[in-house]
Amino acid sequence: MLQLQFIVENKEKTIRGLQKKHFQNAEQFVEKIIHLDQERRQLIAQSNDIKNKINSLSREIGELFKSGKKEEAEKLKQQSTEYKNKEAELDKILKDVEQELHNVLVLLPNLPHDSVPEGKSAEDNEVVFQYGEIPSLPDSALCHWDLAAKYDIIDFETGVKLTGAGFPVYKGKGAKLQRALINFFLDQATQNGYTEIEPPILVNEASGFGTGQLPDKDGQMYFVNEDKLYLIPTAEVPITNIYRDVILKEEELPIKNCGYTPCFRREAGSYGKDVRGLNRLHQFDKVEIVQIAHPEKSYEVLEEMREYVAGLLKKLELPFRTVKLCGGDMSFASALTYDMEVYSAAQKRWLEVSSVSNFETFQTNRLKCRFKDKKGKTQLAHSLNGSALALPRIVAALLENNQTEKGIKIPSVLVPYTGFEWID
RNA sequence: GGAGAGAUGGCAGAGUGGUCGAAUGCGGCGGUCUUGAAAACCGUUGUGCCUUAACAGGCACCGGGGGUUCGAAUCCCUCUCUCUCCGCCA
Repeated sequence: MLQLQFIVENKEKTIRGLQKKHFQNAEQFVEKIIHLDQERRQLIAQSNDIKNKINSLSREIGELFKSGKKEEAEKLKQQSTEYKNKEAELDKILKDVEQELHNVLVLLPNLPHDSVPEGKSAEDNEVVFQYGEIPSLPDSALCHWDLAAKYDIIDFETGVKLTGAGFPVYKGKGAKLQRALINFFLDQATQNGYTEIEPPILVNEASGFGTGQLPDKDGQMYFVNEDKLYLIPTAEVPITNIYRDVILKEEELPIKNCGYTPCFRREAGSYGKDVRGLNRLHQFDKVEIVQIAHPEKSYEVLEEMREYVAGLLKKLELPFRTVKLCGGDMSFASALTYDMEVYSAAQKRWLEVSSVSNFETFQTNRLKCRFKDKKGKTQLAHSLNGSALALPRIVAALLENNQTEKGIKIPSVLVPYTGFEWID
């Protein structure tokens, strides 16, 4: 959530930022917020004034009772009641105004960083880095869903039977490959200074709100009605919410956490060829890295995280590119996002395998995650996260790019984890 | 699922209608002492909002919401959460 004070003090900047993100009617929204805020301040001033009067009257009445002057006290009581009625009226209006203000504020996406390119959709993203040879496979090369069937390692049909589409069953070497990747990613992260967290995979509403999934993505998360809990769409939610309502010490920053969890996404409304095989699932495994950083350091941290994720892909010997997302393609909460895309040789397309973002104060404002600076002032920290990595598309790319006549070659860094070199 | 207890400042823990934003202890910060540290002693120490250029002033917050009252941390209602015991159980 954007900070009200920032919007009021930086009206033009806010409007421009929202427009860059292709947020509709940015100007009207901002005008409305500024107007509501003015109204709010006025009401607060009036209400406080009356409360002040009531408070001093109460004190006087107390004194009068003590000294036995009951009649005078009764008089003041009446006066107090009048003030109270007036205050109740004001407070009702104030409550409505604040509610309205909150409702609007919550709809606004984060503002993009100055370096974010203009643009509407994925086509306008800026490729900032590319690595590796794009393999040329023979015409007989198979897509991963066919390879999965050929080697009997992923069973999509049984997943449909057990649960539904988008819930694959991994078998044999397929299952072991999942475990290997998870362990490899966690080991890499912890070797790079991240603390491993195993969080709950169901969270309450406050957590969903804290990282920005609610109310924006309500309907995209699975919800357990009986207990009012949400299945997490990413480990970012519980791991970042650890710092909800927390005031950190400046020297504790940056905080580096990582965690593996299954992720659950309803993906309501997305169908078609993009969802074939492992490309888009309702349940998948992911290792996430999360950092809480000092505002002055957060962009250095973002670069460090980007480098880290790139390093993982290099170790897995996958060709990839890094794109800086344009304003229109960025997520709701992000100020700057890099996507890492692995080239799938059989599908002949780039698959997003990681997304690394700086949220600046957008999440921490909701979370009330702050730190005390050297002057003893509390200020909002910055939060960042990235996938490191999401498994399904990595598996898809590994299967497709590494297919040979002999079988599928496992990258050497993974062999100690899988215990086998070939899927055959 | 049944029964009970509880929710107060960073933590522990007092406070059952008026000057309580809240005793006390611990912790934190500053100082005295010390070559330095520890101990001891002294002082200080919550958050948010509104007005203000600033000094300063005001308001709110004792789990959330509502009520009683001139006045609520304290009384009433309600919700949520936590703990204990029993039951069930990986």
